[in-house]
Amino acid sequence: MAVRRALEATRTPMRAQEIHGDAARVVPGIGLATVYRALKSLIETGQVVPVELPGETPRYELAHPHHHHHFHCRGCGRVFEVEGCPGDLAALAPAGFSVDGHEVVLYGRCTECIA
Amino acid sequence: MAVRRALEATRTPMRAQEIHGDAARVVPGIGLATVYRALKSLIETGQVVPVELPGETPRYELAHPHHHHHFHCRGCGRVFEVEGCPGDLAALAPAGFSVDGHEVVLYGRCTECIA
DNA sequence: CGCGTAATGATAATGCATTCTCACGTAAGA
DNA sequence: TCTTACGTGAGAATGCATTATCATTACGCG
Repeated sequence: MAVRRALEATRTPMRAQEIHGDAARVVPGIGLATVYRALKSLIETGQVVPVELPGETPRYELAHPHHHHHFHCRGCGRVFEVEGCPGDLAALAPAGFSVDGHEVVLYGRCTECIA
Repeated sequence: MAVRRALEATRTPMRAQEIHGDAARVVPGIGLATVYRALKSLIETGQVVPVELPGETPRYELAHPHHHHHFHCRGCGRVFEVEGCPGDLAALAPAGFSVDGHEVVLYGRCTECIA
């Protein structure tokens, strides 16, 4: 499927629109509806996961086995994966709260946008 | 202003709808438009800051001088403030990237929802 | 006491991502 | 070759938060 190939090519979380644009380069005339249909089934089969950042429309990336977070470039707006994760986040929560997950988003500029 | 008072009362980030509901208890018949107008001016004067969590509609909280993050309860959906912050997040970014900010969101259950 | 200005409430309009509709084309099967 | 069922593209429809519109109201001030 062209949608899957587009995601594999960039290896970075993409918006539905961007996926549509990339997929259209491979399959001209592909409809946006088809992209959403494909994403839906890829998500259901666990091959793709949605990535939501604060104040942004959802993006989609290939499913990964390992825990990771994201970096959002203020210059180009692209999102990159970030390996690693600060441990001990649960300790920050107020007493009596149970923590079962977390999200970390870094903001700044990627190498290209610093130049 | 009733909007400001509603935010002061709960001290927790609220959605526009929730603020409207609370404010209506003080000023019956207040319109949603007025809430948005008030929020807009409060934000412009720096008294209120918008809080955006992944996949959620924006919330608004009173401006704070100190750095903090948020805890999102999976039970009641409420958002709480979290003091403190794991340092050294910039080290996680790929080489050559500059980090100038970050967001951390904890997920779990608040004391009330654990019971 | 009367007018003008600015704020207000109700509601319509907007913007946007996502989903639905549906006629059409295609490919597999008989 | 004919039939049938499914996937597709195009565009309309939906849902939702936010913003604009606009007639009305209240208040300040002359």
